[in-house]
Amino acid sequence: MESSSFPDLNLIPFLKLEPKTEPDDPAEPALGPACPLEPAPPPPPPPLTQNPNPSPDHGSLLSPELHTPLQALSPNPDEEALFAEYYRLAHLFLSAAAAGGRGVIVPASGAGGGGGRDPLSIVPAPASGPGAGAIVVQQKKRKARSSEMVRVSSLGVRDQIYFRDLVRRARITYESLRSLLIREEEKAEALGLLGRRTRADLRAAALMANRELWLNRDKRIIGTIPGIGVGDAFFFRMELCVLGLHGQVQAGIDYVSASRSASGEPVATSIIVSGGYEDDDDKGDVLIYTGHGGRDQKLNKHCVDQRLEGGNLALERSMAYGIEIRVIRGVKSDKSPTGKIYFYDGLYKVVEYWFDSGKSGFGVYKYKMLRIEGQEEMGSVNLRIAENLKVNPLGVKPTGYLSLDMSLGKETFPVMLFNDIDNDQEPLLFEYLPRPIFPASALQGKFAYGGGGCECSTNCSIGCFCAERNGGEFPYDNNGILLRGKPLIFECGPFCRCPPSCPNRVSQKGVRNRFEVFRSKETGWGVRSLDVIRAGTFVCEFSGFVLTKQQSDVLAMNGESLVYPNRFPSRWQEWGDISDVIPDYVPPNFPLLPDLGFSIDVSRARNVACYLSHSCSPNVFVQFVLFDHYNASYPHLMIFATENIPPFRELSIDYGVVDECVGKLMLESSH
DNA sequence: GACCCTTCATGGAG
DNA sequence: CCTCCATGAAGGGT
Repeated sequence: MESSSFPDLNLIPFLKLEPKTEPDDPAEPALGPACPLEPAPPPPPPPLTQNPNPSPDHGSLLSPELHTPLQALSPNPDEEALFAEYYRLAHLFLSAAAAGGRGVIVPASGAGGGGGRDPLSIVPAPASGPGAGAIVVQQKKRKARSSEMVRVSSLGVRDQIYFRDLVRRARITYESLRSLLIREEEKAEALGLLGRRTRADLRAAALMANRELWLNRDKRIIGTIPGIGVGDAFFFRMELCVLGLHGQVQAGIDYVSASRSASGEPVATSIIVSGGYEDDDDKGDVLIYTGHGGRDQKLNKHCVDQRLEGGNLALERSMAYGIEIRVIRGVKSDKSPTGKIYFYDGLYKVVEYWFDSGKSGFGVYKYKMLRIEGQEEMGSVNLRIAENLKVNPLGVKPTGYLSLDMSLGKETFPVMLFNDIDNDQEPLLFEYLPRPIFPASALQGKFAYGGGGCECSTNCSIGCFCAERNGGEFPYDNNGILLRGKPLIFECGPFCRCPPSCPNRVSQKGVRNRFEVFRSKETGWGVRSLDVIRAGTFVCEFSGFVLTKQQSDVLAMNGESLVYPNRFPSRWQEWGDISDVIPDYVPPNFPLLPDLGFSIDVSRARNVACYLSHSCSPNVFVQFVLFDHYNASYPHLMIFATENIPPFRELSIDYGVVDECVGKLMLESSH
């Protein structure tokens, strides 16, 4: 290729940013505003990366707009009120219908045209037709994506945490909305009011779009998206759009179009490899990617030659300019509601392209892409390794395993112990205790709190004793995913009549994933999973000998290793929070938690949870749960995922340690 | 800006 | 399990 005839990369108005120099300011908290350990007013943006060429047009890439899409909105109060009203009405209609009414929610457009302004509306209608009963989101017109191309150079630790939290918040909002919409439809369906299910993944995105909550639309980012790391896992294509990782709903190649690019040529930004094209040849680091087009709409067969246009041309141009491209792989998995998990696998460059005859006999463009070296391992690769490891651990890693099940069969799934960096075998010295042991005094007479359990002969349903005990709604969805964090959750217990299959029995069933306690240079002992853990799923319980406050005080003086439940920040508040979209979506009345004075002694017996590392930007959190006894002063410390956690990624929790960003809970600090 | 067109989704039915 | 198919929405192209 005569790449020398192409304009230099600098002609493309990418904004090159210098890495921020970490200000070692001891007066500032180590994490500054990026680490909100306690509820605080919205943090000011962290110090920005230096922009060498400030200009009124570009400004800093990390301008306030980019930093604060969640806060910097100017919410329209009318619209907020409208939306709140919408939800109030939706519930009214559903409950009216439950009481024998005929109220149905239909799209505004189907109810007489007009009213294009309103994002939503509800009208009573006969319960018939395919659209009946669905909660429909009418989308507002919005500005097109920006065509200003920028590249983000390496961010400081603080900025990384800031953007990570920003992305996590958007993802929680998205997933919580999706889940809420599904539940609302299930209610309508149970009442026989729903004609057909709609696409909750699309509607959740639409709700966020109406509130300008999609990220990274004001710049077209080439390369790494702040807050999204190599290996991150996603379950819906639409979520990739919401985050700005890949802006095409279905198309595999995302690019800045020629007409909008400063150089007049298209530039590719990201591709998705999903196994849909028969001529792809995916070897991981080396990828032969097929261009788009030339296929019959119905069958996925090629029927005409592809042409060098659109995304195909963009890939060719990106090769000519040497521009890196984000690669996302769609991997088949039965762990995903869509049957696919999308992994962000990092940056690649196109090194070669050619026109070839495809397997169907028609011409296709092929692009040889090489993965840029020095990046984290790919999520899709880790998934494969982990699958093999589960089947044949010693075949995959002949050395390093100290135990294939350090729980000795006490957990529902084996917990492996791995160390390939030093001779430390410490976890083997402790008795493995899968469940906490409560002091008898704490449980005296507390088993049948609130009149015992429910009387349900089958799985519990709305309105039953246990639902009421949880404030009128069940804490989990049908897949056992926690809907929203609460101060305290009541699962069904031994005093309930409902069967073990009741969806209100989740964390009591114990570990559902294959975990590995492993040794690392950075965090000492840590925990990782061989399974993909979906956000909101139960991870494990924090076990040990539970001590009363009096016992804790005594043992603390002896220097024992105690974990204090009340020191965990209330991270449960973040999970299920949709206040960015529905400001006054009030949670049902929760039971309030009394002050927790107890502690857990892990100096003699412990479980996998004890090896979780600390982080101020954690991927798991503590949720208090009661089920086997109902003494609210001694809840179980159940741990749930707040992000999708890919295989081999270290699990981390916020212990409430303020003096250290990423460090280990100082359990053995006395040594 | 209004269409039209394409697109490695998705969920359900068969 | 697979294949079909209706529905769907973003964004490029005209």
